[in-house]
Amino acid sequence: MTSAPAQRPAACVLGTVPGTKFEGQRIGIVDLDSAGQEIGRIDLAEADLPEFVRDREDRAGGDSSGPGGARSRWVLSDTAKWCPPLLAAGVSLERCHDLRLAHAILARSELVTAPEAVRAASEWDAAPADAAAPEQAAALFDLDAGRGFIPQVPHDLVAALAEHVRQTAAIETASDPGRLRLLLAAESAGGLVAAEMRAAGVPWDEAEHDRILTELLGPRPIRDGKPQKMLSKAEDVRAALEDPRVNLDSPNRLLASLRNAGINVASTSKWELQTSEHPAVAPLLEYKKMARLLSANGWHWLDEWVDDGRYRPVYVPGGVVTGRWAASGGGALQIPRQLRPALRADEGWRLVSADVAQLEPRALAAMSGDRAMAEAGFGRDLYSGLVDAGVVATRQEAKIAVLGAMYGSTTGEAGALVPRLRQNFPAAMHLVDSAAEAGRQGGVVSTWLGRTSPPPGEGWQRLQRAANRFDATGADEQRARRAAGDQGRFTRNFVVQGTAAEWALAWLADLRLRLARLPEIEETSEAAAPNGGKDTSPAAASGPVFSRRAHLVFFLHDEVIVHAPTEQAEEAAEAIRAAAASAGRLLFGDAPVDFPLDLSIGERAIKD
DNA sequence: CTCCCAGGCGCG
DNA sequence: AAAGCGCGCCTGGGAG
Repeated sequence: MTSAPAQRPAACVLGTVPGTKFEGQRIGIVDLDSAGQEIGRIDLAEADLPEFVRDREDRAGGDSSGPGGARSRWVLSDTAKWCPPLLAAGVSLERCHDLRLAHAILARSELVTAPEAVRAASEWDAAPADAAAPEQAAALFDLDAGRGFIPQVPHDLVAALAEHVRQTAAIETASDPGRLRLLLAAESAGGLVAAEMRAAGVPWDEAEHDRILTELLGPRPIRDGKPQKMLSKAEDVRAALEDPRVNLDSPNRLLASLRNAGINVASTSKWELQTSEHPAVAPLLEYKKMARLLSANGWHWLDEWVDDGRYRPVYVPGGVVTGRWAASGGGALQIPRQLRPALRADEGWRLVSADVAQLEPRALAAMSGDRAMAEAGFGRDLYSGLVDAGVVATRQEAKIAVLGAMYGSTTGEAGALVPRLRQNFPAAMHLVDSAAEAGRQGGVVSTWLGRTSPPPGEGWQRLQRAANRFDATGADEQRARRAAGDQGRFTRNFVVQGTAAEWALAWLADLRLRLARLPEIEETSEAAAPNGGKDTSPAAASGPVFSRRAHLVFFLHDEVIVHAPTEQAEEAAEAIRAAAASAGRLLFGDAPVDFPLDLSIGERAIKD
């Protein structure tokens, strides 16, 4: 069946091949050399794939960074499809090229000078971010056996080979193939990380979660009623409003009741309520907070998303046009700070948490080559650096000014402060101002590594045309100007958010490999003998690949959490730091920008 | 009944 | 009804 290739293949393309009725699904693997020429072809039963992959990855062995030591890059349709069964069988891929994720980038990138062939292969367009019409979305996705979406791209070998040829050609003729290769490698590694984090799960202390809910809301109600503390808080609000029957969960009715009580607000939103001194406001805000906690992360959520001491959200790499990840179940991107104490390491393990301070402005300083801005943030809090440099008076002002610059604020305090940044950091501000101007004109912009923004839609174009007609009304012009401004703020932010996302992906990718090189720990004593060798330790819930080694469990834009055996926690922390330094060099070379981390090791993942 | 939208709020 | 970007999720309530 399998024969060792004469030379180590540079790439192995993986895909399904037709088998006979009785064989079940078969898998084909085509080995390619570095020139893309076929040097071997193998065909095996689906059930034999994990062993085959393990054998290949093991045989390459050792340090893969040295010459001749590189493991092959697996080329596959979609990490979300191929990885889960491999991980369940105890096998992970070191490197891959995810054709679906790569397609989404290449079909749009400004760096690609000959995009026609890739763009024409529309069967590869089913990325979540590109699901054009909502009515088609249901048909574009399969709800897999577990949870989460497997986009409907072709998974067969013939289609994978053809798409790989198209992508390779597009990359080779790109204006800067190196950057694009870096981006695609990072994006694909992100696909692997997402699949692996889902397999491992976040260690979650269900008892602590329940304790937090009970403390804040009262004991869990039988059936679907509201907990007692919430009911009594609601009574306080109704009493203060002198409206004993009002339904606080209905914004319309609540608004009417508030106005009857003489509270002059236009909506029931928090920021507006805060302006009122009325005695109903304080308990109402508390009630809203309780209601939010109950509906978003209450007992129902716990039942649905946490199992066996593991929280397994569905990540969607590349799900945001800027390159950030999205989530499609479980709310991985919105775990409230209130519940942070529920993230808890297994017995004998630690959580190593790290986040980057002010990632986006640092990415901006690096990509624009703004030495003054880089200097302001070097080795310290960037906002305090702005105060020290005399750009603004307080840290709070610095934050408002910097966010305002990246988001395109023109009014209020931010609007007043941004001109000072323009004066002090001309290179950085020129970069974002140019991006905004391109967007206002209807153009596209690209991140540092070449991810390109989507052009404005047909509706936007129509508004602009309407405003340019001879009979355009003032309202037409106002609408068009507003839409142009919106698009400008989008492209302004795109280059910064997208480049920050690239740094974060490079960080993740490098960290993942460093952690995978750590040795497996010895079996813990309880897990060793009694059960005939079967692993019964809590860490077994992380699955065969991760139960004995530090591994990533959480990622959120500029933050990672690693679950590590206690004796490996320091090494894991060092890996996180080394990966951050490495990501900075990989993207920005010797630019004088650093990406300092706030890092902590503990039983729980507590952020202040 | 289902579908869709807006309001509101959690995260970066 | 935030000013000022990017998301996902839950709820109520109207449309079909």
